[in-house]
Amino acid sequence: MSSPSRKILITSALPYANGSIHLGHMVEYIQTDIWSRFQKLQGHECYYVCADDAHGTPIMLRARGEGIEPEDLIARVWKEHTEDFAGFGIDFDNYHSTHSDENKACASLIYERNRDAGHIARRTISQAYDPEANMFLPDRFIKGTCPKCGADDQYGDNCEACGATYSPTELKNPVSAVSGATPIEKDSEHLFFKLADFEKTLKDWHQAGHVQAEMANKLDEWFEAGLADWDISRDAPYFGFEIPDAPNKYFYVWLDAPIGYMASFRNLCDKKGIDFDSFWKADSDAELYHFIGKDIIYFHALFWPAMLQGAGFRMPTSVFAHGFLTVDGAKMSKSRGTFVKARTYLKHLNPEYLRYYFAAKLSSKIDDLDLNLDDFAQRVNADLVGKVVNIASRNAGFIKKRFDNKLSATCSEPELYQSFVDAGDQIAAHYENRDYGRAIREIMALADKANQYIDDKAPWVIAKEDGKDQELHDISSVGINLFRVLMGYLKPVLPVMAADAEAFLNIEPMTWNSQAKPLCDHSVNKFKPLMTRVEREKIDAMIEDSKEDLAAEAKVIGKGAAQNTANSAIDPIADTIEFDDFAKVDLRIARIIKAEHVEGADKLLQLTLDIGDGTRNVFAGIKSAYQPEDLEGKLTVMVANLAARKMRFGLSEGMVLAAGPGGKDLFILNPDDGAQPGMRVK
RNA sequence: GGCAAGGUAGCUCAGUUGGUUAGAGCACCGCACUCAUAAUGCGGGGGUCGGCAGUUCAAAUCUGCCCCUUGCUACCA
Repeated sequence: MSSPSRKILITSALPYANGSIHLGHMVEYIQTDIWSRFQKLQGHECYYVCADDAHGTPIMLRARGEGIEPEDLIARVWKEHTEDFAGFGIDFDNYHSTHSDENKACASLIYERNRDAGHIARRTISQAYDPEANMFLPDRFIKGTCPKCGADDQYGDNCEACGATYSPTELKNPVSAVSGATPIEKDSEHLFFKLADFEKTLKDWHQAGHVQAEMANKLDEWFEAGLADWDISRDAPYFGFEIPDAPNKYFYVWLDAPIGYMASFRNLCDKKGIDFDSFWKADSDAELYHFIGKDIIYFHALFWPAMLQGAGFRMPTSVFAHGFLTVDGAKMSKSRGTFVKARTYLKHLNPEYLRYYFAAKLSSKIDDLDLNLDDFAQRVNADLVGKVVNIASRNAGFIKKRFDNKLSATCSEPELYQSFVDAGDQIAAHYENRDYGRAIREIMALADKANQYIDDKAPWVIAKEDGKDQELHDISSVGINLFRVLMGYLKPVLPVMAADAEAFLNIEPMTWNSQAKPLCDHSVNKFKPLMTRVEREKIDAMIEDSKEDLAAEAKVIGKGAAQNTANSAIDPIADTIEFDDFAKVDLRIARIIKAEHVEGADKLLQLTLDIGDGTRNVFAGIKSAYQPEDLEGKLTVMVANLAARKMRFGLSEGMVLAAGPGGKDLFILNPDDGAQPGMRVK
């Protein structure tokens, strides 16, 4: 596909510098990165920039809580974020911070131009104020009793128990989460961005097809409700930029966040000598795309284009929103271990697995995307290892053993090869439209075709026949060449595997069009496995690890927020299950015939359990509450059909049931008199 | 409550403007093959296309009502 070179600037939403990157974030960065890499392979002048979103009250307070300066906090998080992104192969041209000179300059400029054009208003509003901490309080930092249902410990804007919404002033017994003081009402002058000034501009912009259809529906709703002024100032103390003509007032974090796109690009331009204005001036012929999550459409499809227009800059070419990530069909859950941090994933699994899986399921729609862990392993293994890599693997042997790693001098299947090349236009169109799932489906259909071709030719039969060397050579060479075309198509998704394939094929880095002609009379290198299979055990370990993350984190947070945990002693009842679900769990009465300490283990006791048909070895984390000698002879209940788990100290063949928060407060189950080992609990 | 997106084989998903026995991949079963990371090929079983009614010669596809899931939202950006 040859189209004239385009100038393209791409962004992903700026992650907040208050927390770690998790797999939910990665949907967006992987989606954007694939698009960016694809555009670059097409030969376009393309830049992909991003930054940490580093301002706001939560960051100020977190730094204060840790006893460090906010600058130190955001520097630390910046390092962590960039390492995580690099781990997933997210190839930013620049990763900056909103707390930067460039952003301060851009934010001030955009503000001043809008102000001079009459789009900024000032008026005094009344807000909750913490008289001890001497600061105004965002709704989220006020806690109290829900006025509707009486639930304690609810945020200032809505109740998580009954779903009611209200203003912080309605909250009963309101308390500042910062100091614990009772908030008071206090007046202050705020600055507002007059969004309604841009109603026509925005409507025209939306109608010109700059947003997805689903997004347009949502925006119509907002237009109907009317565009309200946007409060863009916050009073000191606040971690952000002071507003040029308003001492002690700061830009609200959401004002300078999208401007961070511009600032990051400015920073890149200064480093690389790119012409900033040609991308941002009002009549720019460059393309500007923002990839975002559906939760921040309001900012990107209303405020941001309006601010740009008001300041005399160009508006975005498109805003692309995607849905949220679910894991095994449910919202990511910290307790279930499905709230997986990027870092945790990288400790256990190859990032290209996830890149591929997301690509296989992404479309241009705003639908949520489900990471089904079983499907994940099966899909990646079947498609990448079983189909694609297999093509190279099953041909490389012949090429090496029989032909000294040299490909045939001519291509014996020019039509087949050409059909693979011709499919590229359609695949490219799918990438361009962000229909990665369709692109992947077409590529895998080609992989099937390649495997069918090889099966049809049965080179392993020909290899045993005399005088058929040329035929064998031709078949294997075609196989390798088809593999090369496929890897070219997969390169935006699998950059590392593509690079390994390039090394094997002994070729220059592929572009989208560089596979137009087959490799003939060309030496390749020794074939090494390009990808190993996803192992379910590693997925399980990652999930386990994520649970541990949470436990460690809870401890840290617990110090500062002890008061908040007091009334959550009773865990909420879990989701309803069917009887069949319960019946899967085979609970048995077990007699503890032996209990002993485990050398080197802090929390474990090793139990030998008699369950009628024999004994089981189980490690139980109850050392803190029981002495081994107190347990021997006791009856208890165990999960008898739990998959055995290999632990550092041996194999654990089930688990015993216990209740309690931990430490000394752990209580194993004890059946009533008469129960015998081996009886099923039902 | 409002809005949006969904509800198609065990799982993940395709199904264009309504049109022959509803498809793919994975999983499962059988066969073949053994070059290949137990990979590959061929064949097979499996679906009242959320439910009910309607329009039509014909509906997964259009209309209405209902049920369920997810997300956003509820004067907040």
